[in-house]
Amino acid sequence: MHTEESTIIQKISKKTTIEPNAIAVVTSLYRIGQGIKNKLEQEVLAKHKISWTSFSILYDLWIYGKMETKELALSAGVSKATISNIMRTLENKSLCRRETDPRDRRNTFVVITPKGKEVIEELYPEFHEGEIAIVKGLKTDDQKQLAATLYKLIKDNKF
Amino acid sequence: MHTEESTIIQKISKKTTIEPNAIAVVTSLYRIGQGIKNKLEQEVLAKHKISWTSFSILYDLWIYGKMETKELALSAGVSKATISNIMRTLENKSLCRRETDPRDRRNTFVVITPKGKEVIEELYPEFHEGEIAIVKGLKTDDQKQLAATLYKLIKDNKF
DNA sequence: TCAGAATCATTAGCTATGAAACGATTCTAC
DNA sequence: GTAGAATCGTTTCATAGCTAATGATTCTGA
Repeated sequence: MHTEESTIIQKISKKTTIEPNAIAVVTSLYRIGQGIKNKLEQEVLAKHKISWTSFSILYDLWIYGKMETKELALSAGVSKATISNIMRTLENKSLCRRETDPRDRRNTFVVITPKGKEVIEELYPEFHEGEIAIVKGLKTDDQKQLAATLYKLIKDNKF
Repeated sequence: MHTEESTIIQKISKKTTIEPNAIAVVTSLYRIGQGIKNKLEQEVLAKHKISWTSFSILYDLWIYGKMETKELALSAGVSKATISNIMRTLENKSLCRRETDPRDRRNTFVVITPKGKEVIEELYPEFHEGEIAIVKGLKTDDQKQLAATLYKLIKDNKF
């Protein structure tokens, strides 16, 4: 979508201001985001039978060791309900373990297991190779500038 | 995820080359893509009870008037099955209409209806305001440079 | 000519996700 | 001390999307 700016400008410009840069940027960003997810899911995660969100959660646990479920939801950008479902799956695979907070039994901590560490340490290098491949066509300076601009977008929009 | 590069470098750098720029760019791109979808769905499309993909398809039909279902699938980045389901919904709402190709009855064309045009012409300006809001924190030159870099990413990766 | 391959759209079954409801637990104000 | 508000995680229900199977149609090669 959004490939024919001149046409669309004809269609509505009488009533509305059109900013082609906004169209190009927003459309491209969404397309690339989906492309990244699809590519890495198919090329890296699929053969290990682990979903994008599960990988993201296992990664967080690998880095931080122990997290509350609500922190995991925030970090992975999914709802508490999704975390609850994913935790059941990961726990069935013995990749992590839930523990009730003794001080406040409403809270639940999640801990990565040794088996969970094995899996993520096998998986991550391959995932990172995929990340590198995606940006390898850009010069280092362009990568840095892009990172800075994206960071500003995230901050401005609270993404 | 991917917020603690130093930690992760410690964890696997003995075996693997880490490129922080690749991590920052890929992670940010995915996060922004999801953020854009969520924001525009909630702030613009939700009150009109139309999904992101349905909007995208209606937009394409608005621009091109008449398209084959397989073209719609490619343009919207979803499967033919999804198009089939969405077409049923849009047809029930009388926003578009399916027609069998008389030359090859395996093919189906989709045409936007007058009511479909009304809906998209009411909806699009508001959607575009959302697009503008997302990038408004960036200077015009930065927007242009970003668009160019994203375009290269799309081309390199065939996204 | 015509049998099988190819190419469509559609359907069925599945997974992932979110919103809302729910029960358990803790906090707060009096 | 205690009733009500707030905050958890979980469950339930609904929706979006995909893969694989299906049926209809057209093409192809002998």
